[in-house]
Amino acid sequence: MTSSSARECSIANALAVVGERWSLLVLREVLLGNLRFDAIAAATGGSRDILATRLRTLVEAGVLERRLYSEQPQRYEYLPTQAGRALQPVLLALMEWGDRYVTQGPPPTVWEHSCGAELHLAAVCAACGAPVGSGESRLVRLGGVDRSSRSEPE
Amino acid sequence: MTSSSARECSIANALAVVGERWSLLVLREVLLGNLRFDAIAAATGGSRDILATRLRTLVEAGVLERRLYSEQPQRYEYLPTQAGRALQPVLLALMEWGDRYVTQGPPPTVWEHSCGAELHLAAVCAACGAPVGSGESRLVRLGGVDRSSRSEPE
DNA sequence: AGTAGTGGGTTGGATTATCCAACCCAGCAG
DNA sequence: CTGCTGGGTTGGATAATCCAACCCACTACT
Repeated sequence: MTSSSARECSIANALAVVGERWSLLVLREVLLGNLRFDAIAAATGGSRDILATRLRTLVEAGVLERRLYSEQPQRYEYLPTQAGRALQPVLLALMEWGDRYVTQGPPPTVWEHSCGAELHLAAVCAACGAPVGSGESRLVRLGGVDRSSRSEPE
Repeated sequence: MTSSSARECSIANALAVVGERWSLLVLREVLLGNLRFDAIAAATGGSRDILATRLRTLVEAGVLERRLYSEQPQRYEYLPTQAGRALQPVLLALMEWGDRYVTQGPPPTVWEHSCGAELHLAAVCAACGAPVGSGESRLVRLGGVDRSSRSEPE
């Protein structure tokens, strides 16, 4: 996975934490308030053994927190940490894209501004504030090795 | 997968298309202008057989387009479609989260605009066109069940 | 002509991951 | 004392991934 020639990138790092199967669906449920194991298993449709593994790794990664909510009998629930809540834009971006390009029919969910119009996530330039097309951007590697995407690397 | 009790959701639908291993990294490269098979394989670090499979499914899903760029010898490259370009917010959201919560030290790579400034993710109002602060938005679920969720439980 | 290199993949075999149903255990409730 | 709930674990089958090696059509070097 961590091949020496592979691009070093926070997208890949993020996916290493939440990119496995079911992880983002688990996050979706937890952010919706479905905190208990059985509820998560039912709502995601994932098998219980994998979900148990995912929940464990997400807790270890600091994305979720496992909390005892009943002493007798012992019962646990999963809460989002700050890092977990910070994944909301990722889920929102996926939802918007799925609404538009995958889901048949009208978007089941709409994100709207307080003025009533629809909201969308967009990549904007920090300086111009303008929306950015795909050809107008590039990844720049900091810290010595500048690996521009347009030129051939080595 | 398509369990009858699982939540119907565009997040899950989106992940069914681009949620497999390497898919989003392939998209990252293509959006950066790395269009050729060998370049994608080198930059992502994925094995060539899986990347060939991913590229095929992404083309079938309408996210990429396979185009002949040389007749003799026959050479192909992969271009993002409109749906592919629309995934940029997903990648940017993942990168921002990875920068903040996974990657140690400063961001190894920065996505920058052609003007030199950094790109970042923003919620923009379709009517106003203005950036939107937290608290001014809400999710509306159409089609019967209105599951209104607070924008940020902080 | 022979050799090496490039681009875009396939193939085979080993290793992991995922799926699914069944099971376990503790604490209740009838 | 039987069954139900919550939160998992176990075993075995199936699918996905990894890795190195190979293939083919062409071009470039010697």
